[in-house]
Amino acid sequence: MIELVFPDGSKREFESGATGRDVAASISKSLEKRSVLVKLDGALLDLDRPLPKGGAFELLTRDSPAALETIRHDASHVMAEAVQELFPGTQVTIGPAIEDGFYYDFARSEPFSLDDLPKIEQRMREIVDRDEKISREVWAREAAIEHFKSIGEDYKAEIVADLPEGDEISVYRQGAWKDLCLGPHLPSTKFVGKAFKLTKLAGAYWRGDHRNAQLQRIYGTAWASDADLEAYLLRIEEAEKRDHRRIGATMDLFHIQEEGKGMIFWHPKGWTLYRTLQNYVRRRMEAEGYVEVKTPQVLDYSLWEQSGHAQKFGANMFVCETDEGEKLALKPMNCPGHLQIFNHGQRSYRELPMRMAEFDGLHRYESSGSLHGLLRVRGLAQDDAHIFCREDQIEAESKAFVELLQVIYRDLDVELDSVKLALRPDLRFGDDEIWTIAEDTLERAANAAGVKVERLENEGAFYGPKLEFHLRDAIGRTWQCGTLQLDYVLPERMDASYIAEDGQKHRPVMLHRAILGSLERFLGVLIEHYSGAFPLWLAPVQVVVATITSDADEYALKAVDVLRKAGLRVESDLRNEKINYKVREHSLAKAPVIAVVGRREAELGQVALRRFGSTGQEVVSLLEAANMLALEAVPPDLAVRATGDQRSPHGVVGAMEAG
RNA sequence: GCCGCUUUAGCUCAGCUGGUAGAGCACCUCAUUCGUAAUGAGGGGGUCACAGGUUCGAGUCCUGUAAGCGGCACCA
Repeated sequence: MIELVFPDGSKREFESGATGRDVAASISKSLEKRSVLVKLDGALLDLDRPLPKGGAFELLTRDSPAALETIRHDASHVMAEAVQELFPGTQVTIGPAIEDGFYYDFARSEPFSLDDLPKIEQRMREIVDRDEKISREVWAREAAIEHFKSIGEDYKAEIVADLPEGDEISVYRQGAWKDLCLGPHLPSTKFVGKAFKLTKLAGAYWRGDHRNAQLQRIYGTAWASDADLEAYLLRIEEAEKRDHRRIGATMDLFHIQEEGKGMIFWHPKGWTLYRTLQNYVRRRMEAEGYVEVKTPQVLDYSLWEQSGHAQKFGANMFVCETDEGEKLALKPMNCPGHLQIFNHGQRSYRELPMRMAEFDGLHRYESSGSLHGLLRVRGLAQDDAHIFCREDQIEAESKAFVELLQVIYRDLDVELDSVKLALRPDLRFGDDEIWTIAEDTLERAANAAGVKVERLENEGAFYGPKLEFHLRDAIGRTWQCGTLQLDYVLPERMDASYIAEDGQKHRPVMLHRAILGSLERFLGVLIEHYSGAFPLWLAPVQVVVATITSDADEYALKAVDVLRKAGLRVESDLRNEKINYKVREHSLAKAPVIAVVGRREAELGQVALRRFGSTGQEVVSLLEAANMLALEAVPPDLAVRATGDQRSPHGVVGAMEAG
């Protein structure tokens, strides 16, 4: 007998060997009909699988949020069956559920074309209509390998062969079709429903390794209802409208052209945005005791060999040779440069921790296929800094960093998607004992700052583990922005030292850290996050002074002048157009404030302010507007001082500096 | 780098089975001076990504190259 505990807390005993369906049937016929899965002690099981033990028990219907992942997984199987019916000879490999949908990787010599997708969808709908029963079988390992080999499914045979000894080999039969799969699955194909759509074709390597064969991946999305599917498609469409590349073009922020792929041409407005953000972070860092430096763009290749970057990333560096036979490289990062400054002269323990920052441009030869708007580029700048410190300072410095990062992300209104702790990679310097200490220290510091981390095996840098801070773009892709990397190796390789209390030379530890990461990437995410409607302090153009008739031209120019002198970024629109036209145009351009002036305002020395997103007007005197808007436009790090009591004289000056 | 797709005016896109290029917006000119989301008329603008090929004839068909897009791999 097994004892099941139901969600309402009641308990009942069942014969061992009872299935979820038996339990459902014992409660009511309709519940049996509606149930699709079982949740036992948190794990999902097939409805028709004998319950292996007692425990917390729940029957899931198709509408249950927990069933959605299984609907998607089953959709991938239905797709695989459809593909094998339509394209005999295609091998199946793996096909999991993913966020918002599913994919399946196929091996086939002939490529799929986009025209195939509707045909596959059609066949999928037929398979759903056939209502094929899905059942689980457990096979012997050798028999499974033999079977899959005999039907030409070499990839499946390989998967079986690689399953750990002792694992059950489960095969799911779905009508006449079958697939090796861990499960669970729905009782039959009709439960998959028809709220799915195949969305894209892609290449993907077998087992994620580029040395392996390339498979063809078909992606799809699947939902419990048509309404959910439509809502999802609409969400994607909306998200595409805020794509930073599109907004970058319409707001005239930047462009990229053929001759400089992966390189950004920042236009005046985009560069204003860039500088505003950069100045903000710079101030935040200065307030935390960072000092800023500037190191050379081009350095001798031998320095990169000494640092170890040449060995690991040489293929990704821009290298040139001079007529005199020197081999030089464009810097892909600042750390070796910073070590040169640290090493210049003798350092004392009294100088530690030394927090050395730099915003200079970096160049990395990223593979052509990885380039992506502002989010992955070849020419970039980081809010980069290296903290040289003693081992006993690592934790406090790391914690302070994570706290600073949280302050900055809060000011910028971005939300962290996840924080990952990337652990030792195969290719690495340094011994394992140090790696263990380093990994644990980072995790402790992050936890101390109130951040939960997700451990990622094998993803660390070659010189140390790292904390990665991931942000999410408009359509749900995540991008690493902030990073904190602990490094015992580079100080060793570059022979950095300081004199400690004991009068002896000691090796400092180095923390590589960035909060925005690449300014380019961060701006890409930020543009999408705000959909171009930046808060006043960040907006490239903060106020547009628009005239109603040419009578007000002279006054409008005076208003522009007054607002600019208050530190605001102002443009004028004196064109011979109707005010409706101007309001529409600047609203579409997401100008935070439109200051309308007509004959009335000119006579009374006023402006009529219209805020983005509102249709109301606020008529105030020009001076009042200048003071009020200047105060509102103060960057968040200066706002406390500007509105606060003491040390406030820098408030408004700060706002001007940010312009 | 790999797989698939795309590339026509500044932008968004139309152009059927090959017959010598079109719209809207933007831009320029003129008229209009109009109080909070598009005033009207006129005008200029294209080596149809680039290089080959097939053809009497190529934006259209074929091949190659480049860039872009979607993934994969990579990401100090």
